[in-house]
Amino acid sequence: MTEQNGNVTMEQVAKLAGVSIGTVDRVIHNRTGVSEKTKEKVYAIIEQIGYKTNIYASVLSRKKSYCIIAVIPYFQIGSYWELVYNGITRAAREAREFNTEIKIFYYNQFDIESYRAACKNMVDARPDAVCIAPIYKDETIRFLNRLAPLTIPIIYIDTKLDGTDYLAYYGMPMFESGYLAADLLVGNDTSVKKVVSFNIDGGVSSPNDSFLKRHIGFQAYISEHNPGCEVLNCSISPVDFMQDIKICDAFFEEHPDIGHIVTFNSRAHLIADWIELRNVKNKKFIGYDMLKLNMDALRKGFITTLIAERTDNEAYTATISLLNYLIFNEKPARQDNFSSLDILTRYNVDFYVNVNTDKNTRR
Amino acid sequence: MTEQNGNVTMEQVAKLAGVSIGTVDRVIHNRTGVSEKTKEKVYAIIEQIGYKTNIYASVLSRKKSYCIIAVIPYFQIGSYWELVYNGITRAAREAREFNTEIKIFYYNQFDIESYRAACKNMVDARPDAVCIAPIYKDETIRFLNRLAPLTIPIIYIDTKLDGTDYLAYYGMPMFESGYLAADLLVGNDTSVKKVVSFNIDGGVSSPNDSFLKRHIGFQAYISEHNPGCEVLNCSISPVDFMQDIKICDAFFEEHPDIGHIVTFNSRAHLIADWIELRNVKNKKFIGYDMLKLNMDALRKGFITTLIAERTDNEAYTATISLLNYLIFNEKPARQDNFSSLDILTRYNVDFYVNVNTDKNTRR
DNA sequence: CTGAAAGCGCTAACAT
DNA sequence: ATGTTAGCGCTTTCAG
Repeated sequence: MTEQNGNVTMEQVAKLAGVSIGTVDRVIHNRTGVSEKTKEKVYAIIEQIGYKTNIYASVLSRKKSYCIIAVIPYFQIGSYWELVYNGITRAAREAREFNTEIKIFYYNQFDIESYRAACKNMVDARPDAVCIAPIYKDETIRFLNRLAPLTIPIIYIDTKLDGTDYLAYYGMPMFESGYLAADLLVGNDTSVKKVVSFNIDGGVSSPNDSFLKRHIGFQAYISEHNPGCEVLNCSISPVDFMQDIKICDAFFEEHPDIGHIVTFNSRAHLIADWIELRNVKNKKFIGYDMLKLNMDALRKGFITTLIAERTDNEAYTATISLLNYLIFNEKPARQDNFSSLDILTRYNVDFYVNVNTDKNTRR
Repeated sequence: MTEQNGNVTMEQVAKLAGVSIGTVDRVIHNRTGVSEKTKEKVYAIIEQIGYKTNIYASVLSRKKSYCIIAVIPYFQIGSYWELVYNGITRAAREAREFNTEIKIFYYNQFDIESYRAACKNMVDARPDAVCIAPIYKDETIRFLNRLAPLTIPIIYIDTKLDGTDYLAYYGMPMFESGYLAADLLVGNDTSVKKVVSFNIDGGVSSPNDSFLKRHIGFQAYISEHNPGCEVLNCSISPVDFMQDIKICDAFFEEHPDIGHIVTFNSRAHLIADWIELRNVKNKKFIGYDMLKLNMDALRKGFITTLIAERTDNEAYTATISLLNYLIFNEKPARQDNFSSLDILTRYNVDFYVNVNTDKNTRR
């Protein structure tokens, strides 16, 4: 334990530049009311002696506070969007000590009007930064244009809108996640002639083409490696359990030979329920996302493999990167941040349970 | 942007507890010279109003500095221990702004004398905390006993020593990583009659039983699921490339029927080199760890699957948790922290390249 | 346009 | 055993 040595401070900069620390502060933060001449002089000194602002002093003395708004679908407990919610909430707790509040505005992902309302509320609330799951593309662009003149940083999660101006994107590589699923499910086993994909039918067609991209990735692999294999589709309901059982019964009565199942959405556990109920054996079944119900089904062997990002953490990181931008003026290392594609089986699933909540941060 | 509201401060705690802030500071930091009675009172108030120390004020005013020593094997570029080194170094950079220095002491993992020397130097340097890869069990216990009276926090990485006193352990679940490998490599395919495991022979038998645990896990799976399958062993050198080629040639000349390979150490790429050189097809090959050479071999198809932890990040987290303990008196959430067992194939490997270096932290 | 000064909440040395 | 106080380096208000 030795004594601290002196870092370069604003005071030293001020002294060398022959101005007060108030002026140094003004030039550092691009505030108005400094002559070009002194501005240049101060910059020169800063460069010369390598001054870096001390974030601890900065945060401590800062009075300004920020408001970040997240716009996401509302969700049922145990669903994919709850994981996103958890991540944002975790970030919100940390943001508080930076005097920044994170508000979440929810919408119904199957109702464009609801999305519009959430966006309108968001714009009206005059946020300093926005984190949004932009499921409706055109609507999003319209609202973000209203924000554009304010140069507010935008982060996309889950889905990204190419061609728009955004600070960063965090999400899973959907095409590749489908491609990977095909490799794990059928590979180049040409004895597999048919595969079934169970899709959620929300009553209306989902505005989100994420699952479609996954489907396309899956099909791409099949076409390249196993062109003799056919991918059938079957729709189930996210809410009507009894109905789903009947649908599965009917489907497999008609196709008793199909031994390979995939779900491109996060509700693999719905099919797992049928597998458990009917005591079905010898079907290979791959699904997505670390929902608790999915992980349970994986442990019990009703799901063979899960492909998953660390959703909670992705949402957390996305939100925190907004905070870093506001407070430290620091941009994410990359604009597009693709999650890893973790492969979970019954033999490694237990080592993923804390993966999201464990902090990997100072403090 | 609204005005800041009041967080709970030490001053409020002091007022409510009827003491001065100096006393509150004393109890928070377990300093001497506070009566049990006031200590309890202060704790009660802290609990009640939910006081959390403001790290910015804390860091800003702190004058003390710390020294953390890490003791690890030295390494060749591109090897497993380089990943560990990277993680520690990354933590060291962050530690600097907390006035704590992280020194790394190296040893030759195949030379117990070298380990002794590193440990002696470590003890002599009087560190405030230690992060160690305790490859030699008895030696480690001897040295740590010398440290014990000082109640210095110890963190184990890679290997842990049960029955000793340690703040935390970070590492891969070795048995399970072997068990998983067996499932991925042979599963219950009873047509697989033989598997070969290539082991590194360092000239002396490794003091480290990590790989042995992996081997045992692998064998356990085979015994349970595929008892007709035999696991052969073959030794290669970590340094003599030409020799390794000959060994592989000879082995597969003798066992042309073996189509399943595993390496329990991190040098899968050595065998991958042979596979590439001899243009070998149709062998399933599983290895460990995200070494660049392994990932390259995976991309090219010479390795089928890699099982890996995020080594860099594990080392980083281990070191940072020591920092958190010293600076914030905060213990890790769990004592034993097992890494996830990430399964990498050529189809998801690209989404793991930034997994280690990406920061998931504020700032 | 620029300077002076009062904090931000905590630490640590110095008093009592 | 406890209280008091001078900073830590920066932000922000208030004066010029």
